[in-house]
Amino acid sequence: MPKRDREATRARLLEAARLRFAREGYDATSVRDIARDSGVDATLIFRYFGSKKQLFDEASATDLPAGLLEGPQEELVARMVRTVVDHDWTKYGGEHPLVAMLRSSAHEDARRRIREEVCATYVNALRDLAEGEDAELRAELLSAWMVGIGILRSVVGTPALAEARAADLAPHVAAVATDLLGRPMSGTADREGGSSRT
Amino acid sequence: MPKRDREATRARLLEAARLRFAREGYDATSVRDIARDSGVDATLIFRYFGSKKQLFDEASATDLPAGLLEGPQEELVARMVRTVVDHDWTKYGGEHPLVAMLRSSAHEDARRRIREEVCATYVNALRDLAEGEDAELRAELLSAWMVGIGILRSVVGTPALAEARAADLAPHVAAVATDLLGRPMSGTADREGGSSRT
DNA sequence: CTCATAAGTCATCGAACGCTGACTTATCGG
DNA sequence: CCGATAAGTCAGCGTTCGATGACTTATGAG
Repeated sequence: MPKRDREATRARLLEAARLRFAREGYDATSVRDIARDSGVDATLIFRYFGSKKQLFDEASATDLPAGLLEGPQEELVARMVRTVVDHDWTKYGGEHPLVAMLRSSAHEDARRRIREEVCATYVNALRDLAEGEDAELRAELLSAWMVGIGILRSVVGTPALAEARAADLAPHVAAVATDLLGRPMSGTADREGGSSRT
Repeated sequence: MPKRDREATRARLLEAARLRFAREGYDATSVRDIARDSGVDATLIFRYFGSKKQLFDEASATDLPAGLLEGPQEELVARMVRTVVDHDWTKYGGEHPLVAMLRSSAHEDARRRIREEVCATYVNALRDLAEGEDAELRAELLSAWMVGIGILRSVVGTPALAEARAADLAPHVAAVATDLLGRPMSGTADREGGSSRT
């Protein structure tokens, strides 16, 4: 393992950038911050990524957890909640990347990115499940709930949600999803048990 | 009306600051931007408010629309949706101030502000309505939905929600709220009619 | 071992940032 | 009309920002 490793250095910059951009947002993050965090000279950011903007684009490319769309359909919503609530997002400062990226939502590029991700991952999958006329709207309403839960949990830090595990939310989520989608939805997705509601 | 009017100048600065901070977030907004927008010398910001930070604090003091907590309890949720969806928030760039303030959520002060506002306005009012054990959690879940709807509408710009009026959401909201709170909730709050769902 | 090349460093640029203190000018009671 | 005072202007401070180009040093093929 050579001490001078282009790919390794690039990776360290990307990792530090992901964390900074998630925690502080695009504008409050300086390239010098990222360089300091990763122990890399700031100049290399421009050598490897071209500009701060391009580094942001590459760093905020989310790799959503696999398996979300796999498994029983009636457990889809439960899996989504687990993705938002229980998944380990330390790479993004402990928040769901979509939630973290809202901090940079002054920039149209970031907004477009969020929109594409929300539609591709949540709305589209839920629309396929929805019965009846305004399936799109109801899919978006359920997606809005997922996003809102993530925000109140990690950004706003509302007392009960901040401490809740996915298992605590499961029964409520199942009931609402069943009602909103017009077909029975399961609250529990096979997983090691979290704490249950009191 | 004197051409030199301290209070009027202060008010113009506040107005411009509110818009800029809402649209671009705290970090992307410079005091020179605000001064240019309001046609006021930038120096006066420090004379009148002390610092950019204090201007932000004062500018982001939300005056939530009166009448939210007044009226029939079973229409509370419907009124909240109208506040998020139909209310005229042009003063804050067209978004609910809580949603806009998420753009500055890298700063703990702003987060605390959002938390206080969300709890005081939404969670507390909803908790009083909730029946049963984990009333707090269910109140927060419903609050999360309100916030999520605002975000998907104006920040993310998801297709159906972006065009929706409160009346389109009313039936869905009523059903979910009834289910989540454990008591019947009305979807319609007496208002001039918007478009109805297809 | 040599040395071309790639990886990493350094000095610095011009612009923009928040903020300050000294200055100019309009306003209005006397 | 006059002068004290408040409102508004101006030049510029120290710092930080994103970004550039010339430089140094480690690496590995020959």
